[in-house]
Amino acid sequence: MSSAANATKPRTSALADVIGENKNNTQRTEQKPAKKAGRPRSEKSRKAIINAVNRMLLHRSASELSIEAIAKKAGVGKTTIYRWWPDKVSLILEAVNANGANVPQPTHKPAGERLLWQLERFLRLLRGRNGKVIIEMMSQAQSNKDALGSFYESFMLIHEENLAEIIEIGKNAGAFRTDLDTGMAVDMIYGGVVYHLMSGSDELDESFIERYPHEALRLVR
Amino acid sequence: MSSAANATKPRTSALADVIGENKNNTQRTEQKPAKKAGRPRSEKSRKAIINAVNRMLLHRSASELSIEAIAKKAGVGKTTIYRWWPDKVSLILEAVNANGANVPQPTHKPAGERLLWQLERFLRLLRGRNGKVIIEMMSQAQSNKDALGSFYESFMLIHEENLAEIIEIGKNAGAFRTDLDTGMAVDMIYGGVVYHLMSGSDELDESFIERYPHEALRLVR
Amino acid sequence: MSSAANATKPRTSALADVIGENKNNTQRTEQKPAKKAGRPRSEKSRKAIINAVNRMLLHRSASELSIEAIAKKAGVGKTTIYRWWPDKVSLILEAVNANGANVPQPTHKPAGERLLWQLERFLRLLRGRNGKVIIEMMSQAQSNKDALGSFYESFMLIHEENLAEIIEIGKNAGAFRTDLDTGMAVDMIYGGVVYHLMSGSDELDESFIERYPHEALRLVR
Amino acid sequence: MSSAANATKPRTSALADVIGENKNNTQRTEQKPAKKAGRPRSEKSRKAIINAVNRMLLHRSASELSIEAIAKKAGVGKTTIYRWWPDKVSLILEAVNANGANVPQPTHKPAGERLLWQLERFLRLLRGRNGKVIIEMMSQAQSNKDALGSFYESFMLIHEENLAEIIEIGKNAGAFRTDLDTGMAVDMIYGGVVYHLMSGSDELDESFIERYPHEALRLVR
DNA sequence: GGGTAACCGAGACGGTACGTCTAGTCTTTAA
DNA sequence: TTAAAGACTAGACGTACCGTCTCGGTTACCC
Repeated sequence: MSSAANATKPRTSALADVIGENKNNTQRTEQKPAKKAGRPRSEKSRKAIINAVNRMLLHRSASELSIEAIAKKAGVGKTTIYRWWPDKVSLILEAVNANGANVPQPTHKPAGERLLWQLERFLRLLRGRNGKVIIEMMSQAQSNKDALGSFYESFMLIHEENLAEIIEIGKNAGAFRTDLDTGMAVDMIYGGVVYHLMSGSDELDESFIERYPHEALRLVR
Repeated sequence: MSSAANATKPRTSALADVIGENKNNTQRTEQKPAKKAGRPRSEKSRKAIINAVNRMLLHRSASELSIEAIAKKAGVGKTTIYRWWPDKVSLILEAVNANGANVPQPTHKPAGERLLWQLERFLRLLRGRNGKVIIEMMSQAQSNKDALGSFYESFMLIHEENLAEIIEIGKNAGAFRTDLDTGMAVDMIYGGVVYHLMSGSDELDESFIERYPHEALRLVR
Repeated sequence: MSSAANATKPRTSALADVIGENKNNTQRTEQKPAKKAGRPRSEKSRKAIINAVNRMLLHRSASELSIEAIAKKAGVGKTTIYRWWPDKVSLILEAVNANGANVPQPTHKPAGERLLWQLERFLRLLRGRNGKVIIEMMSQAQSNKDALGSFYESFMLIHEENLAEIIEIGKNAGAFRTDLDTGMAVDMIYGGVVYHLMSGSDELDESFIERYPHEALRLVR
Repeated sequence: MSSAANATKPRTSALADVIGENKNNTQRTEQKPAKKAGRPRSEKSRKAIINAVNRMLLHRSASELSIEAIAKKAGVGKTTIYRWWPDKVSLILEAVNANGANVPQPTHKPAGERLLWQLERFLRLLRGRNGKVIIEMMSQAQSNKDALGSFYESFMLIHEENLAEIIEIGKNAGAFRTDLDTGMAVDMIYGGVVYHLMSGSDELDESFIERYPHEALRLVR
């Protein structure tokens, strides 16, 4: 699925549809096939690359992976990687989120509960090694405008939008403080997690994951 | 002052005393001189290096600086840099903070005001190009345990300690919520700023700087 | 002895009197003391340096020794070495020959026997690890006019002179071929040994040492 | 020709076929092409490197060339040099011998004449700047087992074999002394030239070149 | 079913920067 | 003074990757 999508628009963000929140990715299959001439993208290579990245991440940190080493490990030419991913950040994010499922939001619940649910989902994404890997990706992206945009759009944007929407609803419903600056609240809530991971802890510990959403909820009330 | 301190203890964190919050650095002058044998550290070279970094940061981002280029620009051997700074992070942090003044805290004020004061000071540090530079340093440090520790100790630690102390005082005085988790509050407050800078904005805009402290204050009340 | 001589004329070839053929080095002790002002040369350091070189030569080849490493091993400043030896070649030659004795020539014997005696002495000097070390010195000296001169004068010159004299005597006495080119003969005879050592063998084997002088003798007859 | 050979067997002694005595290099063209995968070696780069070395040798001595400088002069990446030559010795030898022609031996002549011819050819190789350059290569190779082997095999071996063969033939034919030790004779004859060059003279002078072969011939008779 | 277009692997290419090493000089204090 | 210590400029070393390129070959479509 992801591969077909990529094949039709190579070199653009291949991540949006991987993260899972992309709501309209079903439309794509309805599009005119527009089968391009030439040899189609090798699904085998794609999997080999993703697998290589995931296997390598077990032993080394994300910043220690080199495109060269990934290519060798995957038994693949470097060009094949460069053809399909614009940078290491995109590749690793796709690998890490390869099996991230898309869970629909409980839109019918009150804002408070939705906020808790949203944060729990976010924290679950950053559980275990994933947290450090994604923080490293966000960090690496800091020195590269393109990569930063690609990281933000494919990973953070949807979370930010969801959270902002929930906060607005809460404010309108009188459940949250009305003098709250939504943007700053989003920064603080996600920033708290990001900063915690950047400050040295290799993983989010369970007590943090459990208590953080409630602490965030108190912030907005 | 900073140079003298460095000369007596090379290769240890040369940054702690640069940031300015180091309260006991006056003791050092009372220590026995203990002039070491051999040629003393060249103050001229040290300044040339710091200046070169600062001049170069005007044109390129921190991650685009190479030790090699700094050495050439400063007219200095690479070894001289490696002798005194363990990594690029430490060097650039020292350069960026070279003229950071040490301002004593207003310990007599109520907790709320102190929190505002503390955050304003923090935000002032991250004003202009400094913000992006320091975020880049924090990011680069993510892929290097040593650099991360060095960054944290020399830059964030003192801020975290100060803020935590203020929050505790506020909680004890009944000015802040007593059910507040101090650690998480610190993460959120500083994390909000860090995340804001990492999300794309090249600089902190004035309205953010002005409003953020009050938003943070509301978080703890 | 060598140290006293060196102290009076630092930076000149400190080797001539070490090799042993220097016949008039006894006169030096009769010279007026002429105590120079300032701190006298440290005999302790000199010995430490020589010992360090000899100890290090047991583990690594001559070309792997660096002035820096020698200074560190000897617990001595680099300048102390540079002050007393013009280059690594001189230093190592002195270390290797530190206990080389000066044996008087048997001037009364016929030319053939003197030639054998002279060559046996030369080969004995190059026995064991010494051979490779001296060849390495000769090799290193190739890329440095000064070092080459210093090596030649302190090591080869006296051997060449002795051999040339013997050949001339032999020619005059009718014992050797009169159409022999003395210079070329010297080149061939010493060159044969040098080339043999340069061609790969780590040491001169005993059979070579035993047979070479006779082979050389046949060359000149 | 040399380049084609190199392309099919990279990283092995690239010198053997350059010196010119390699008798069976014609077979290579009969081999199945067996085109290797990947981008083929750039003949342009190879030539640029060889030319750069030769141009630089006009101004400085072989030991003053650095791989770095050669790469820069040739407009080539350092890795390209390291990819094809194991060390500086091999590279410079190939450069120096790049236009060394392969002259067939006059096998039908008597041993004495063949010895003269062989030596004249050898001396002609060492004429002019080549002599010093090759001596420097031989010297540099002394501190490196690999380089020594590579130098010996690519440069000296064939000469030694030819000379030894000639001497054996001469001994069997009764033209040379039968009590002659062939190995030692070879050492002396080539060693005489090598030692002469190592003893200081920058070039072989014409009179040496003219007279040396006859002197060597007398040695074996 | 023959073109042809896009893919694939392999691997060489010009580069940049790394962190280490050594050379030889310079600048201190101690003896 | 000189010794000893050790910082200094300078620059080569060999390695690792970068992102690009150039091969010979492989699919699948489309005509």
